[in-house]
Amino acid sequence: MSDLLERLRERGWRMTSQRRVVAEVLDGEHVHLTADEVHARAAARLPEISRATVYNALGELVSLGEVIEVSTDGRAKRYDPNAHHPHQHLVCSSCGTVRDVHPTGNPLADLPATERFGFTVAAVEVTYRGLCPSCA
Amino acid sequence: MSDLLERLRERGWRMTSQRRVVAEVLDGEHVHLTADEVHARAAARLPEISRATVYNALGELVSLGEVIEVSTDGRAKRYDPNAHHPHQHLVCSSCGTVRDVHPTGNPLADLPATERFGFTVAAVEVTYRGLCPSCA
DNA sequence: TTCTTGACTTGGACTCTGTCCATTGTAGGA
DNA sequence: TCCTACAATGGACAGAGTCCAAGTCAAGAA
Repeated sequence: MSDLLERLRERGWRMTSQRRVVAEVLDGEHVHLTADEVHARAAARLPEISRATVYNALGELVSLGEVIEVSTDGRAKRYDPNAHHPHQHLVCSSCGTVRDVHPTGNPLADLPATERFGFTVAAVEVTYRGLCPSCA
Repeated sequence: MSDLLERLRERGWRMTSQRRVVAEVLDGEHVHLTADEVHARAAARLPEISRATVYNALGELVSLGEVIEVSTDGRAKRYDPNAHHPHQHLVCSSCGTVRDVHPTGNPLADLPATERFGFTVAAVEVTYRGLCPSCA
C-alpha cells in the first residue's frame, strides 16, 4: 500500500528519509492523526526527526492534495490521508474519535444562489457530531 | 435588543458588570467575533476586564446554548450569537469573513443508518468555503 | 440597610499548537 | 565524485486558551 510514496516520487517530491517516514505513517492507517501523533510515530522509526520537519512535510502533503487537514475541535488539526475519496466526518463529542462517512445528497446544491452573497463557493465540509458507541 | 440580557437574568445567571458587557458586545452585532475581539470591545467599555473573565463568560454562554462556538480556520474560535436560528456558515478562504447562510434540505437526513456506525448523531455543521466578492 | 458567603474576577504563569530562522546536512543531477 | 539547491534541525518565538491563588462583589438573609 505504498501508492502514496509512489505518487509523491512521480510528482518529483524530493524524497528524504524524514519525508518517507512521515508519508509512511499516514499511508495505510486510516485514522486521523494530529501533527504530534504523526511526529511520535515517525520518531519511533527515526528518533532524531524534528517537529518542524514533520510540520513542513504535512504542510506540503496538504498543498499537494494528498492529505486533508481537518480541524474538528478547534484544538490540534488532524491529518486525513483519505484525500482521493470524497467524504465527510463523524466526530464523537466525548472522546474525539473521527470516522469517515459518506452521506447521500450534495450539500453544495443545497445552497441557493440567493444565499451565496456573491461568493464563489468552492467546497463544503460537513461534520456530524454525536456520541460513539463506547461513550454513549 | 437586549433579549439576551433578559433571558440570562431569567435563567439565574449571576449578573456582574463584566458579564453584562460581554453579553452586550455579542448581543445585537451579527458578526462572528474571536475571543480577543470580544475582549477588545468589552475593554472599550470596561478597561480593567481581564482575558480570563471574557473566556469564562464566553464558555458559559456556550454552555447555556446562547452562543455558538465556530472554528472555521483552525485558529481562534469565533462566537456566534445567532444561536436560536439554525443556520450554517459561508467562509471566505482569503480574508476569513464569515456569513450566516440557510441552505435548503436537512443534512442530518443525508446520513443513512449504515453510515452512523452506532453513533448517536446529535448535530451537524456545514461550512461552505469560497471567495467573497472583494477577494475574488 | 448591613452582613455574609459563595460565586466571580484578576493577572500572571503555564500549556499546547504551530511558525520562524540561521545553521547544518544531503538528494540527485552534471 | 562533486555541487548546489533544497531539506532538516532545534531552539526561540507567537497565538490561543487554561489554571490558580488571592482579592472582590452580587444578591439573598436578617
